[in-house]
Amino acid sequence: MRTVGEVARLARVSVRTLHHYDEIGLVQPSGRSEAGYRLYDDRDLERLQSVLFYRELGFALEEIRAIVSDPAFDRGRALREQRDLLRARMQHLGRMVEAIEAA
Amino acid sequence: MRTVGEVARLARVSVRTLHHYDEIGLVQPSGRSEAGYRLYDDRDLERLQSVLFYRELGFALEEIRAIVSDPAFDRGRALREQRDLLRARMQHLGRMVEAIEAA
DNA sequence: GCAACCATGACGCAGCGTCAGCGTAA
DNA sequence: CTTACGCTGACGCTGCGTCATGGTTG
Repeated sequence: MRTVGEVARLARVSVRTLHHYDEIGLVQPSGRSEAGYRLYDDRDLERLQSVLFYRELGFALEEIRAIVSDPAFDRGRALREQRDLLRARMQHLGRMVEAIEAA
Repeated sequence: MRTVGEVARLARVSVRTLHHYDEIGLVQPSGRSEAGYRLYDDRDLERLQSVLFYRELGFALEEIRAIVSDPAFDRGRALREQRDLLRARMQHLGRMVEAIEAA
């Protein structure tokens, strides 16, 4: 069982981020010390890793929640949709760059 | 002198957007009717157009304020920097897409 | 008198950063 | 005792969307 500070260092995220994920129920520590300190076990850490993985891919936290919470979730489809979304954003940025070049 | 609704239609933005630009001092109507209605003249409209132009290029409103307010502002430099920033974002998105492909 | 338009708040959204004020651990 | 760390609020940021409540115009 690790405290927030330890988990934060291990996962390279801020303590505030862990607080936030706890608040929105995305990654909640499975335990608390008698003083109320958040205590994360190995499974909590694994869940956090999954969350961070999808976060790197640009998913919104709300979507990540669905992905990592529902075992029957179609991750392949989500990944393809996310890829398309990112490509659309890239094209948008590309058009903006062109507009700047024109200006 | 035009009212917000007219200006909104002409510039294809929402009335709320005009309210917002007024609030933050980005585009303020040069006049008000006796009832307190915002009244925009031609110069206000031109300023709005400039603002919308830079907004399309992805500039933040705060930067746009600097660009359109200071006549001695180095627009060329700002444009180049903005282009580089957008390109960096594109590359970031590109890496995310690659990460998804890998997953 | 009614429809259409205007005004000023003020909350909501995404994802935390950043205090503030105060208890806990070693 | 001190220092480092933990906790719970709660505001700030970006750019408006979206009511809510109430006056104004034609």
